[in-house]
Amino acid sequence: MRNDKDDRRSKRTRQSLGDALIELMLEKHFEEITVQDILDRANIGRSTFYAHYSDKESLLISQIEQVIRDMKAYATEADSTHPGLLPSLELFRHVKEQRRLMQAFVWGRGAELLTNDFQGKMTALIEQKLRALIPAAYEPSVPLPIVAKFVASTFLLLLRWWFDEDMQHTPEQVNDMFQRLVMPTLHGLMMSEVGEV
Amino acid sequence: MRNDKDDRRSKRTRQSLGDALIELMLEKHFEEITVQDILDRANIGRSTFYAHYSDKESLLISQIEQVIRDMKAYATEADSTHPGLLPSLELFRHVKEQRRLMQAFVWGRGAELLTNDFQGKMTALIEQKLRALIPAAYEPSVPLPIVAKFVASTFLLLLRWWFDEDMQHTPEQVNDMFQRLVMPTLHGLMMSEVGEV
DNA sequence: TCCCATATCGAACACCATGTTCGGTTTCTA
DNA sequence: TAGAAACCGAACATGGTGTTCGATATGGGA
Repeated sequence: MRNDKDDRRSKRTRQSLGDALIELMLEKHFEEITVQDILDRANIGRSTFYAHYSDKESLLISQIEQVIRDMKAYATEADSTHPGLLPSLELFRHVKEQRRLMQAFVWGRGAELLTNDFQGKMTALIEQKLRALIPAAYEPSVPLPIVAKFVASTFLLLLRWWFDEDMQHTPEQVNDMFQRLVMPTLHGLMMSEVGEV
Repeated sequence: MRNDKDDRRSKRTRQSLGDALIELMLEKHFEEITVQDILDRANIGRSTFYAHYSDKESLLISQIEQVIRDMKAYATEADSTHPGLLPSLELFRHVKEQRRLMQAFVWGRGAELLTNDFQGKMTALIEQKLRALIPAAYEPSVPLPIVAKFVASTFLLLLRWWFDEDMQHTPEQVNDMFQRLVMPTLHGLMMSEVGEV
């Protein structure tokens, strides 16, 4: 708990634990993963684990935050070359690259805890983008937070389906579906051009 | 486990356990509800619980199935007077009536287990309706199962938000948002009239 | 109404995961 | 190279789980 140091040992430990958790989440549900499982997989001592994280959930959250940080960075980077609501195609590509990781979290036996946490963070990100984009005088026939939830849940829904199908489809195809599902509604709501999402 | 009898005692026991679980789910997360909590609330003996259900999850599932049965019955009944994809307004009204129950499941500390199970059953119901409704020659630019997931997840998203807001809005208002979110996309996909959803 | 099958009770039990403690060992870094 | 800090791992207390079993209560058929 006090190991916030840059000490190589600490970093190595946290890395091992995170990797182990992700491996395990591709094998079984989060709830049925035991701290001991993680320790065995990571070759880390019991007390060391509790020196870094208060429990399983804590470790999971730290991993989610990592993934979100990555996506956010990726999204804002892609943004500069390709402004819009959400550089969705780039995101779908990113997901394909980070397959294992994303799979563990969004799809895997990945815990429903994260369906909330992850989806929540995703929603916040989208709402923020929406706000920056809406016409000054937007008459909210549907409140903005709902629209954000709507977009985020559709995005994640497609992601899960994509994984279900073993990612046989290309990012372009998935992105195309995303656009088809989300754009008519957005156009309808905004009653103005919002460009490509 | 063998008490599938119509014996009054069995029914009373199951009823009590179900009620207790729902009460508790309005107070805390499913994961942190203990079998003992349920027993105390329901005034049922420990061994009796295990005579009916193999575990907490099993009890939860049986309750979900009950709710789904109700919604299905309600939906198909409303259907006869008001055909369409989904008698969504009627459903939102039904939800408002069954407030406590629905709240426990869809919103409550209601467990994420059910976000999967419940949403899955809901999706199946919608997909079935969609199939009966689509034009014979429907060119699926987006596969039907995805469309069903899309509709179901939007429906549940609105339900959760409604509960978050203490149900201050009317079923009509919520239904209006639902229509605004879902209809443009459906029309776009079907490229034909599907009537009111 | 009576009788018996069966449901319920509840205490006791074995089991297992959790999170803590602590003395000893290893590893980093200054 | 020395000392601070991280790691190890065995041992422990705690608390929830699911089972067992003999005793008691209750419902339904005759």
